[in-house]
Amino acid sequence: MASAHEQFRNLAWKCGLAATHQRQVIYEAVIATPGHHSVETVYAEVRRRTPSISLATVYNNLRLFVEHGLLREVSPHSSMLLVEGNLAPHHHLICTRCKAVQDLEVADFVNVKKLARQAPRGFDLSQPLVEVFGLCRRCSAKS
Amino acid sequence: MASAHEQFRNLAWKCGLAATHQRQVIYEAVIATPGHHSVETVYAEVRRRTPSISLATVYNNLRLFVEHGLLREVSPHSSMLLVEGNLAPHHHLICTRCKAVQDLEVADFVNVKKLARQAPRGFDLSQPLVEVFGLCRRCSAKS
DNA sequence: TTCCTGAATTATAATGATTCTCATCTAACA
DNA sequence: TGTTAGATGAGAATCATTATAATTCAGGAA
Ligand SMILES: [Mn+2]
Ligand SMILES: [Mn+2]
Ligand SMILES: [Zn+2]
Ligand SMILES: [Zn+2]
Repeated sequence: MASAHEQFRNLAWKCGLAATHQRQVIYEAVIATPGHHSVETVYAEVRRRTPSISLATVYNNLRLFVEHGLLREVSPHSSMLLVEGNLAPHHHLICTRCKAVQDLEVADFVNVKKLARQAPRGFDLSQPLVEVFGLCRRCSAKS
Repeated sequence: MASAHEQFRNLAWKCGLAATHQRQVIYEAVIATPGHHSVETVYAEVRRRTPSISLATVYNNLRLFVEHGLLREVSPHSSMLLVEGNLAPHHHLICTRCKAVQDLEVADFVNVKKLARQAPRGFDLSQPLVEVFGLCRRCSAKS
């Protein structure tokens, strides 16, 4: 099997990205540990190996890796506060590119019983609200 | 039926909130139009009736209304970038209070066929990713 | 109605995550 | 090895949101 170093060089080559030392270290910092990583934790980890790295480089490359499908962004929402007056339980459809939000009035695509069974013990799902991510018509037409 | 003014005074009284003119106008700006409202649009609308209102008051009261259940926050997730290396399709369980994210490996609580039928035409759901909101064990124990 | 008091509002400063700028550096290729 | 487009680092800038603190007001008592 190839070394982690070689694996990353391969991936970078496939994406047309220069395989810099910084990218190598950032990528490995995320891949090394399962779970969800904040920029803060990645930056802290990466600085142990490359103390001179810039925070901007971490941001730039995490975004780049997400764009190229090497990493996944956990919650690809708009980061700004949105509010609504419709209190009737309903779900949302969110475009991962333009962050547009549409209502999904009908909810029968969710099997609440199965969901409750799969959730960890103690997690309160008495009013489970669901968001589904995809690409809106306009964005999927572009790509 | 009571006037919109009286309706709001009733709701505010039930929550123990002072029924100020600003709160009245903010609440009505959201309620008047169906759909999802950003702070920017609420602020613009509200200033037409009350030009002296402060942006901080809009933020404060939108948060307050959400806390008291008069309004709903559309995507109650952490606003900071989170990234993961696990590219295998899987879903997430998010705590609306502390914003913790957990994986939901099994996905059979989603009926993809029904979902596709209910989504608007042209919406790309070829890899639908789902987030379910609830209260994690720790947070639901507190409340 | 008038007065009182704690809460609400306002203007503005502060915060904090993220992005931008640009001078310097380097990976990739010939 | 030399060239160069693209990457990096340091710090400034941005922008949404929150904190501060002085002023005003809602709501209850007299
Ligand atoms: Mn909605
Ligand atoms: Mn995950
Ligand atoms: Zn879109
Ligand atoms: Zn929680």
